[in-house]
Amino acid sequence: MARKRRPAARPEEILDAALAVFTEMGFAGARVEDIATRAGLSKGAVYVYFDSKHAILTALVRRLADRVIGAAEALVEAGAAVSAEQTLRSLLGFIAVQMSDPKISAAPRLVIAESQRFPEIGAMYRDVVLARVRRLIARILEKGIAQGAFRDVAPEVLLRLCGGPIVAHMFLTTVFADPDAPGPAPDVIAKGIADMVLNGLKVRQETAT
Amino acid sequence: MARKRRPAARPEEILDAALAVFTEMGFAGARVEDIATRAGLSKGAVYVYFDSKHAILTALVRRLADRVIGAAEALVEAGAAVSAEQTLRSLLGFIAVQMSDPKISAAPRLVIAESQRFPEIGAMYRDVVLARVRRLIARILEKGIAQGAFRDVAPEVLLRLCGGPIVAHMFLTTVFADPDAPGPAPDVIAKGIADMVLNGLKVRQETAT
Amino acid sequence: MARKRRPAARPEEILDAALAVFTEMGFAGARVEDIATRAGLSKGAVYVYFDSKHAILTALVRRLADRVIGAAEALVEAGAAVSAEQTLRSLLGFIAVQMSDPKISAAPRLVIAESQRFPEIGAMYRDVVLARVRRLIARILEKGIAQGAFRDVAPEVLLRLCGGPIVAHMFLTTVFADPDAPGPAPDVIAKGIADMVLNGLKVRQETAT
Amino acid sequence: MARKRRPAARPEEILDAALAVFTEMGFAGARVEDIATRAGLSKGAVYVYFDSKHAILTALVRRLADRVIGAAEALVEAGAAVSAEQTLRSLLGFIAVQMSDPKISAAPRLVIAESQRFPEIGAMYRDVVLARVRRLIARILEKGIAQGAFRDVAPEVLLRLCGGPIVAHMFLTTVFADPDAPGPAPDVIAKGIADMVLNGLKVRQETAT
DNA sequence: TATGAATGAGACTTCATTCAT
DNA sequence: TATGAATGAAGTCTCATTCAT
Repeated sequence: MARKRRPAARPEEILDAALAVFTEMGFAGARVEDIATRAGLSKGAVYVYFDSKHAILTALVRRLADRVIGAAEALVEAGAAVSAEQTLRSLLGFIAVQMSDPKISAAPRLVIAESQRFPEIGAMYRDVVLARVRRLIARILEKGIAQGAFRDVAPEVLLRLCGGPIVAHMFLTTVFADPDAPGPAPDVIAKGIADMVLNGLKVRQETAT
Repeated sequence: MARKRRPAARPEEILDAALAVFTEMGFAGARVEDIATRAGLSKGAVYVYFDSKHAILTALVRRLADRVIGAAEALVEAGAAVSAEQTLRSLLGFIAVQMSDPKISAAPRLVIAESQRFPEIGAMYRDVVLARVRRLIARILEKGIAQGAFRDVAPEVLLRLCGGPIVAHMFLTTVFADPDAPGPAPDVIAKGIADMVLNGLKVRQETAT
Repeated sequence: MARKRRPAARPEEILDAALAVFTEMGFAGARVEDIATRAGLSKGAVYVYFDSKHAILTALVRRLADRVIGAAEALVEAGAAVSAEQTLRSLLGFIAVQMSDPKISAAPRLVIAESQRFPEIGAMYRDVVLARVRRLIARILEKGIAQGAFRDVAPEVLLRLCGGPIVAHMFLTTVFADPDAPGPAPDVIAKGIADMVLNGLKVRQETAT
Repeated sequence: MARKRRPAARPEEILDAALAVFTEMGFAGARVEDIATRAGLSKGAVYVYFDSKHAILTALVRRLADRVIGAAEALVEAGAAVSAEQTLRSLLGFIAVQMSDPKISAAPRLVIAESQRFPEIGAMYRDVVLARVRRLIARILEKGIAQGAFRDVAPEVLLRLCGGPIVAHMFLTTVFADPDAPGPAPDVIAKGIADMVLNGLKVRQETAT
């Protein structure tokens, strides 16, 4: 086997390979050798960069989540000027589209799958990812309430109401996807969710936009 | 070694034991011997009742889900007389409370965790469990629309909007539970979710109840 | 492979096999599979009886040492009636002959070889084996002094003076054996050692037997 | 990274590092990288100076033993004028003190530990070290007999009687050291051993000094 | 000479599963 | 039905050694 030399890129390559393998076989079903092969390395080389298979998972989840959350934060930041409703719609749409990409939704799925066995990974996700999402939701909510646009609901409820449908959609289109009946497109769903989150299910005569 | 149990009860006992063990260590981390021991049997005896470790998981999920869905169906059935809104509130509350029990929420968590490796279990859950939930949601929605109480939203959207927050809550209180910051009680959350699902986030002058 | 059934004898068989393999390849060089094969078992079966390769070593050393020390103690016990000199001669001869058997001397050699890496095994040998040898030497010495037959030397010195030459002989005939120049027979050496331990190297006119 | 060392000193530095690492972790437990790091080199550089990990061990043992034996030979040489007894006492004392230094006794311990797996190292030690010790003992014995001071014992017996107690003492204070019960000082033991080797254990009326 | 990334053989250990009893 | 000893296939991780730079 050729001995190449691209030290700087290696960890990223390994993580890319790991994402593919974990997505295909799950964490437990994935073999380090599979990851190594897909990264164009030998088994041992993987251990030069990561201490254990588990460390690969942790790094992978962290990287995947960080990208999406970082972008989401930027998006909310950028929405400072517009209405809270508009910001919420943007955020919901962005996350929904992101989470429809199996390469990205792999992160929470892996975390959920493995955190029974390795509780630290659940804790990491909670502290690194969810905490930031919580902050985002809380900020938008506060602003909306201050503007008189939103009802004064509990942030924890809004978190569940915004995040839940997206997560549910993600599961329904990955884990529980029916090959015969493909679900609706993510942006359609995102709009539907946003409309309902904002307006609710009940019929009424709208007195405000 | 008191061996006074009726053999007929064995499979149930094994499933009870499996639930406990899977919940504690995850599917991959659970050993058949652990299950056997907890069921008061020897390893080999388990194989008299189940073909494989995997068959245990499938049977367990089926049983857990069946119980909850069956009850939910009964509840909706019973709600034929009342308003669609009331039925939906009841359903949401029931599922939220059920899913707050780790022994029950173990089913979807296990399915999500394992279906990457064993897609059949995801398919089974979709066909056996989710299909019934879809039917329930669709029925309530149709009725609500017919009564002029609900807006005409897509059932797939409502499914995500109703199921998602509950699933999210479940994950937040199991997988991502922060021991230092216990979340809100399930019935509080259920009411909050129901209020928001029905009324939305936006402030408005109510013109109808 | 045939599945036999002799549970009771298995641990002993594994230990016998382990002795052979450890003697041939050293502890580090021995593979559990080698031991298993020689014991007529599969690799996995070994782990039914021992927790680890290391546990095999510990059990083996304990067993080997226990046999010899037990016999030595019986011998000293039996020598209660005879003179201390006679008892010491018997003991020296017995140990020398025993230690000339590579199957038996394997124990201290393995302990010495591995205790750098696994200090507990050195501690175990010290507490289980050497402590008993110390007691034996101390008892004989006390008796000899009481009888007026022995000089009043420190037990620790006598321990070294009696045990050392035997250990040295063992090493010279195992680890450092020269295939071209076989050393003297163990009983000849034992007698020589005993004579010298008792009489010393210096020429003198004997005034007592 | 001060790299001011003269390349010529490298092998010595590597051996010094190897001694420390082997002493701490044993040969099998030592990693070449550990040795390299302690020597202030990279793993690969070690292989510039030594063909293999094993070659390091061999060179190390050779060096350690050579130093001690060389000094011992000089000591015996210097004792040409004095009595055989005095020479023997000096030699015993010198070796006992040397062997009480774990850095020096590491050599025989490593040889004993590894020669099961690598018989050549045992052979090397026998031919390079033990042969010289044998010659030393034989020379002193011959002289003592010629002077009428020593009894006519077999050199092989004397070798064991002189070397054995010292080796035993070495093991008792290294491998089998009880942290709670430190043994006697080496010079005390050396004198005790010399006294006994020369005078024996039996009580007698001394008729000569 | 020196580096250190990469290799690749191999070892221990774990279990799901089988089967003689 | 039940046992539990036994199997055997895997899998993670380690490390001596090599080699391009």
